Amino acid sequence: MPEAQSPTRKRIVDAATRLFYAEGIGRVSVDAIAEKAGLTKRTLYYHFKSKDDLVAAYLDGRDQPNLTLMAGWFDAAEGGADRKVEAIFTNLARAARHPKWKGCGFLRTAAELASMPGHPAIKVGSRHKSNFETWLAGELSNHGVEEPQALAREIVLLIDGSFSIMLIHRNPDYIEAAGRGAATLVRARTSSTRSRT
Amino acid sequence: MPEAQSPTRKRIVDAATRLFYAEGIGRVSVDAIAEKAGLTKRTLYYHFKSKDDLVAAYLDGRDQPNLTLMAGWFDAAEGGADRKVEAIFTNLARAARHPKWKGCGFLRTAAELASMPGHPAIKVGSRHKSNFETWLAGELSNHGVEEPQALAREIVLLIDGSFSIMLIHRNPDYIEAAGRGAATLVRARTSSTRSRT
DNA sequence: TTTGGTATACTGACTAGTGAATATACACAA
DNA sequence: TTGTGTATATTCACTAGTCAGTATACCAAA
Repeated sequence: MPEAQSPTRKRIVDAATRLFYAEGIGRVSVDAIAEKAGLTKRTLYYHFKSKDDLVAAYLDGRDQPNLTLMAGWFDAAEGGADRKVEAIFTNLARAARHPKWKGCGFLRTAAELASMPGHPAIKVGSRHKSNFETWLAGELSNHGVEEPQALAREIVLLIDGSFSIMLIHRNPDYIEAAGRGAATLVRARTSSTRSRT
Repeated sequence: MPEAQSPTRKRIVDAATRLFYAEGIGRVSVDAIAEKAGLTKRTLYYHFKSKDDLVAAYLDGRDQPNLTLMAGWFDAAEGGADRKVEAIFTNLARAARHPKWKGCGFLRTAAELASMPGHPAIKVGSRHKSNFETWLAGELSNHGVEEPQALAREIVLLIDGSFSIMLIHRNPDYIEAAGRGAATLVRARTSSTRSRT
């Protein structure tokens, strides 16, 4: 029985994260991950019962870092809820200009595994996206926005739309456009007495 | 030199379309496509110079049918631009409830090939998405909406966000939510004298 | 007799996963 | 302190099958 917090296990997940994100699930072999982690395939299979398990572990490891990043962008932005929401998109557009950027690992994995809806990695992705939506709804609620849940969902749809369309057009202008749309939606649900700060 | 309109070629593309959409690019072998088309792999390679070429042909064949479907939904809907836009989402949600539905083939292919940004299939996808955005902007313009291009882009982002998030949550409520968001954005750009029909 | 199209059969590389042996570390008894 | 047992962790070599793409040959029609 391998330990859950083993440093070897961490090394494997780190290697898998880099390769899966860069190339996609199907294009990365277990051999390649083992080599990148500096150990043999047999050792990898001692710590994970299958490649599918490793894919789920990869996404599980991205849950908290991703949420923290987004929350950081939101918190750091000046202005009202509309500005803070738009800041998420501005920062996303900046990140997307980096040559190693390949979209959202959760969405790309779900797209690649679309024919296996019950796959453990997709469940991890679903939980992550729900966590983000819930966090955002809470922040919007704190800012006194009307219908924070419905609004959070619409913003999530614009974010994930940005991720997807970027992989098609490779043009960050789409992310900026999504940010303006999101800000419009926030203002549409902000009491008309204070639409800007 | 194979003919561009050969019936054999069409049979191959039809088989590829079914398999690629159902399983994804990487999970479908050229052998499987040849078998489904009822011919040998050598014949397939007479008509297409590589698997990548066949992937591009698959998406190219989906361009017009997809546009026609969306335009049909838009045209058939009663009411103003907000209602017509929302109808696209309502119909999309209905389609997404079908068990064989697996999202948008263009986006799924782009996600799977994210590490090969110049892939011919991604260029085909980019052209298709641009075609749709341009068509939608034209319709919105015809309906007297302000800033039809910016609005069309925001709606496209909500549509593609719907496609993506559906593959994660498998819950069509998200598509309906996107439709309500899109309608809100249309109304925000409709002269305040007539916000509904 | 040439040309377009099809078939059989093959190549070399790669795939996920496994069998069997071994190294390491620590607990406990003599 | 020394020896022995046991669980954890790791390696090498392998299986059985799949992959995209091709060499060669055939056949029918122009």
